[in-house]
Amino acid sequence: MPETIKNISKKDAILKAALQLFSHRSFDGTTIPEIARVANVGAGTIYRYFISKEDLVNELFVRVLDDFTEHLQVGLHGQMDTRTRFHHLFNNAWNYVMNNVEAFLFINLNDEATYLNDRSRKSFSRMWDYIAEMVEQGADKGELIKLDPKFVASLVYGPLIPISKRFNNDNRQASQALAKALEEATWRAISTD
Amino acid sequence: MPETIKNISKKDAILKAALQLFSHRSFDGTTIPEIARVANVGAGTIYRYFISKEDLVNELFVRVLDDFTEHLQVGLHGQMDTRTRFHHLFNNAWNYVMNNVEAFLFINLNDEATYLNDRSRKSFSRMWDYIAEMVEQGADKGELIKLDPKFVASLVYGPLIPISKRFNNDNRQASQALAKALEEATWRAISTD
Amino acid sequence: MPETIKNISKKDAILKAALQLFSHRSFDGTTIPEIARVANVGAGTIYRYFISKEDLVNELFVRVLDDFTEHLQVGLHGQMDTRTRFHHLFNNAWNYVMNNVEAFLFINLNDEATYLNDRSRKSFSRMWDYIAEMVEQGADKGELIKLDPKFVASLVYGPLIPISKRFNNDNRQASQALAKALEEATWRAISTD
Amino acid sequence: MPETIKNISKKDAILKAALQLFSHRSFDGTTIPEIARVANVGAGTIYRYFISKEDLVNELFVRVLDDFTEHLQVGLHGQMDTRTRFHHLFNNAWNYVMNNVEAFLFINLNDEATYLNDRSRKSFSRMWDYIAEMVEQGADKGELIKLDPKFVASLVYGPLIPISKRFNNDNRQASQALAKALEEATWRAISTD
DNA sequence: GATGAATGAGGATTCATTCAT
DNA sequence: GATGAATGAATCCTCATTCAT
Repeated sequence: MPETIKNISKKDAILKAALQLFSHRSFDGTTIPEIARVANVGAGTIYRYFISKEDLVNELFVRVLDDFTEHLQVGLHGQMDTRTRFHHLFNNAWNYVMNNVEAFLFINLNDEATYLNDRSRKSFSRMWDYIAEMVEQGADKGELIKLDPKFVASLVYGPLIPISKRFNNDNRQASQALAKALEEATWRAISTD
Repeated sequence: MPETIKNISKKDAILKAALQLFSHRSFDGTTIPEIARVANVGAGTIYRYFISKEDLVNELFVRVLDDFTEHLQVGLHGQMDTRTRFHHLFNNAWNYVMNNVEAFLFINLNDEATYLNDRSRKSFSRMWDYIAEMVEQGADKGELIKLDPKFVASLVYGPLIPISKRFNNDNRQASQALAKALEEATWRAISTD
Repeated sequence: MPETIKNISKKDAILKAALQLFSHRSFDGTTIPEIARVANVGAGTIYRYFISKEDLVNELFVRVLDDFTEHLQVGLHGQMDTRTRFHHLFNNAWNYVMNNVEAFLFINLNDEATYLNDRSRKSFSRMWDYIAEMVEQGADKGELIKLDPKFVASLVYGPLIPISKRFNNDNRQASQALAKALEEATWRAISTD
Repeated sequence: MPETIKNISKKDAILKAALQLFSHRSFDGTTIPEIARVANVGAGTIYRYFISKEDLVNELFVRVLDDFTEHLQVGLHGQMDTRTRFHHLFNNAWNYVMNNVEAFLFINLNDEATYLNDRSRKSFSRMWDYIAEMVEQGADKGELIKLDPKFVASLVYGPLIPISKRFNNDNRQASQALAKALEEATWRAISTD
């Protein structure tokens, strides 16, 4: 097998197709044959990699969340001052959302779903806790407002939801300008400046 | 028939049950018999009031959105200064969300759904446009930041999404304190003060 | 109630509507609400006159068959010679079919149906026996061919089936000419001339 | 898989079961699970071969009609004299009806049905036109009566309908005698001898 | 390993029948 | 008597899952 498009493993192709479909028609609105068709595999093949449809959505959820959480942390160190850390965190989130709109839609469509298992819920909490933790440390230093950290995190995370739904990052430059404006607005919202 | 809980018309009972179920299990994850059971009607009865399941979700969506949009406008007048108008708008939104968590979840779970018809989309746009319009007028007076108004609206609307998912308004007093804190944070985010 | 269109009893209106619908969409393809609508009565009203849908189709079948059988006998006497009796019988059948196409279609669509009860089957047999009997008497006199009388009756009755389906008696005169031609052809088929 | 009864393809088994059931209980009176049970397949399997129940009845109708029409033509050539051609045509029809009673019932139960599509109607017309054409050529030579050819065709085709319903070809010899008698009677009806 | 035909449980929807008004 | 809203059993059809190839 050459190292081209072909060597995307079938499992990855399935996960990719599932992400695309789940993010637009929801879990229950997407069928296994549809996923198989988009992934270019037989329907039965999906069951070679996943025990069930629920297993598939959970594995996908964990992958997406862990990937997102990892992205959030890129370039952050404990020694940075609060504003700088926020800058990195916010930009990491923004860039992830812009480059993985479907993944972000998928997260927000499913984060409360009944079919998520413990592992999925834990992955979601980890992401959320990570943001909250950063907020908390800033609050401890008196640089961020003192409220339930998850509440403050909502001020950072929340605006990205409608934005991910309604803004297409056609224009890279505009996107960077918007990113900067949003970062500043968010900082004003949560900082004690 | 006593004039109490009993004489809620069947149609309203169905819509209420549908809202409850759709907001927790999504449209495709909810079955008609389930809705019928929760609404305390026969499954066939649903089809006396709605042509199809899609028709039901659309009528529900329009009702919820129009209700929400109406709530947003309570007490606002053109003569108010921008800060006061924002205060009312924000509090109207907050109170609606706290008192109608399922409705708000339902909106955010379905606003991009493929089964929404034109009428539903229009109702959603109307709500969104209303917020954007208020933002625009504030920007014209130089009191709110000058960005795409829908982008700014995301700063107001967006945080309510994770909050509606993760905070239960058990404590009325706490809720009021949070509302005030969030209002101020949001104002800092979008104002040019 | 004036003696106009109004005093068609509801029962008759129901039977009329049922005949019209059953003859075009079959028993199982016709719904009670449809019959009610065509008959201009409430669906529940049908159950005031008929125990069930099966009861309705059976009562209709008996009425139609008995009416048809009666029509066949108009003007026939035992003293007539075979040719004359045949002439009357044939013309009675022809006229009935032309004036009651739906009734005749209804008969031929249902004569073997599993939902017919004994009374209905008996009414059908009576009609068929009547034709067969006439054939038998002609055969006894040596004027008609000697075969199983029901077989011979098929030569008389059978051609009317495709004719009822495919010829509309728009043209009364043409119809009379066809009637005469068909009568003669049928006579040649079954007579020993 | 042995090359016997087993390797009748599932599609054929479904068509066979459908023919059997449709000819006795009509299209609307037959359920998909019933067909599946008789065909010895799962209900869902039917939808692998047919888009819908209507699609099934139409494909069956076309197959039956085309098969019948083909049978009618066996052994006929243009050079034959009219009587000989009639002999073949009639016997082909008779044999088809006796050996495929259900198919013939099915035709006559459905030829005017609202659920038939254009292709089905065309197949039916083709059969009917074929008989009419033979009649017309005989009429042109002055050997058959001069009437609307479809009307004359009714004299040939029509008697087979009640016969197919009421005579079982238990007795092969009797059947042949009846065939001969019916052929002669029909010939007398339509010829100018 | 990969496939997709086959399955039947389950879903949306219809409709014969009932019954309160 | 007449109605039609209400019902839930039954229908068509879909789809997650299995398994023979």
